[in-house]
Amino acid sequence: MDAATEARVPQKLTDKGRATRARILEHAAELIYAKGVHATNNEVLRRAAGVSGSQLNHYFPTKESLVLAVIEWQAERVLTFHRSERFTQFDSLDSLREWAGFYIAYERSYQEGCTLGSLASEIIKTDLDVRTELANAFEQWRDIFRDGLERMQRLGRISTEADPTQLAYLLLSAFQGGMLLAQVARDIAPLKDALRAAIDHVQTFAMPAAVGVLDPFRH
Amino acid sequence: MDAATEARVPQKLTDKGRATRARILEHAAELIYAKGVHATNNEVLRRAAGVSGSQLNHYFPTKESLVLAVIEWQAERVLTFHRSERFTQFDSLDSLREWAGFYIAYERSYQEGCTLGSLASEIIKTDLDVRTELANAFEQWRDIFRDGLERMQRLGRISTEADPTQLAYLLLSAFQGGMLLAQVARDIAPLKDALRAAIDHVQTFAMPAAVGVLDPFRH
DNA sequence: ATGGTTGTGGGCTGTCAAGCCCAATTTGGG
DNA sequence: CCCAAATTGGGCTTGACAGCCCACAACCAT
Repeated sequence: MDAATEARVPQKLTDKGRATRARILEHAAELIYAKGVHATNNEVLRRAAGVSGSQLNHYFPTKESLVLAVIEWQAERVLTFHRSERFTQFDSLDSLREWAGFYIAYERSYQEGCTLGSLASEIIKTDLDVRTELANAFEQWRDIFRDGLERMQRLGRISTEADPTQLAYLLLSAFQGGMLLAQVARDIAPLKDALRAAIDHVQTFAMPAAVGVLDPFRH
Repeated sequence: MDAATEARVPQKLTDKGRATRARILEHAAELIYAKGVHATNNEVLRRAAGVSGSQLNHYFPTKESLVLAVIEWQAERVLTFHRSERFTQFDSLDSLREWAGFYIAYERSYQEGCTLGSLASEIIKTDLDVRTELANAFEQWRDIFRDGLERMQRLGRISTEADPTQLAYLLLSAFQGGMLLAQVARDIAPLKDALRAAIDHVQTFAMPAAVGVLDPFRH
């Protein structure tokens, strides 16, 4: 898989070629996020990226290779974002609330949904062979939360009785499901409530010492 | 919208016609659930339902009208299922666990996802005008949970401090998100953990009197 | 400078699905 | 029994998109 999409990039392309490929990829990601995979056809992408038809065939021989590259690009983006300093590796309840606050304030949450989840849902039933790549990305995403929760346990911020895997899946599921409901309703409320409740649940495992600090945020 | 899909059914069709239309609809719903909207084309549906091409045009003039009818059909199904005796209007924590148990045991959860959520995700970004119908269905679904939670409050089973709307969105989001993650991973674990944690959160609002009865099920 | 390699441009074709039409058959009321 | 409306069958056309090809231009190493 990587051989068809990644391995070629660093070796055979010059700076200009790589820039062109990156431009196509970014426009493809944006178009797919805004309009969906199906609506992102050859001509639309060509006009958006300012390239000609054969370039798409050159850098992305098939649509499947393009979609796969977009998945990798979006996965890279969302994982990098979650690993950024801003969330301090999710080592506190505050960082979780900061995270939720970002997506609740983000306009496109209830317009286009999750950059990875929407894409996954749209194509998971098609014959495009991208499931493994998506599964990998979601596993890493879960691990970010799980690692954070385990760190909270080691720091004595939440009880060791909490199940980090289970809570990580709750956070990620509430996020994905809330995004879908918000998108369908064109209203951020479902996402806001789901994330709020999910993080409140993590907070029920907060240790007595930490509760004193964090309690003002409860309701 | 109803005028194009529903209003015609009870008036102008005979028994045989209605049976044919129902057969097309059921096969369309099954095919769309299993293979997706895009893969469910004219010919495949014609062969599956054992009807000829012009019948599709007769009962469902456009693909949009077919998809809309399938959405209504699936919404009806899932809402009826949730309103069935089995879950006693979700008036207890046990009924929530019974509900989660059903989908965790259901083979197709991690193969095809949610009958309504998968469909919604697949087509929400296309030009098909089905968003309102979907939003309506999800609102009713949320209301089933919310009404149940409010009933639990009136029965003194959970605290009046709980926010039924928020908890309803948590349950529905955890379900939808968990379904997506399970489908992508081809593993029921994400759904199981997300639902488990979501219901555990509802349980944190259980009233002292009720806790004595329900505590054996905690962990 | 020059030839070969790499990148670029636009046009072309095969495929596939949606929507439509006309002819044949069946049904149901009078 | 007959007529009109409803239902059925299969084929056909149009439109859209993915993948491909050939001619041209730019770059770079020798």
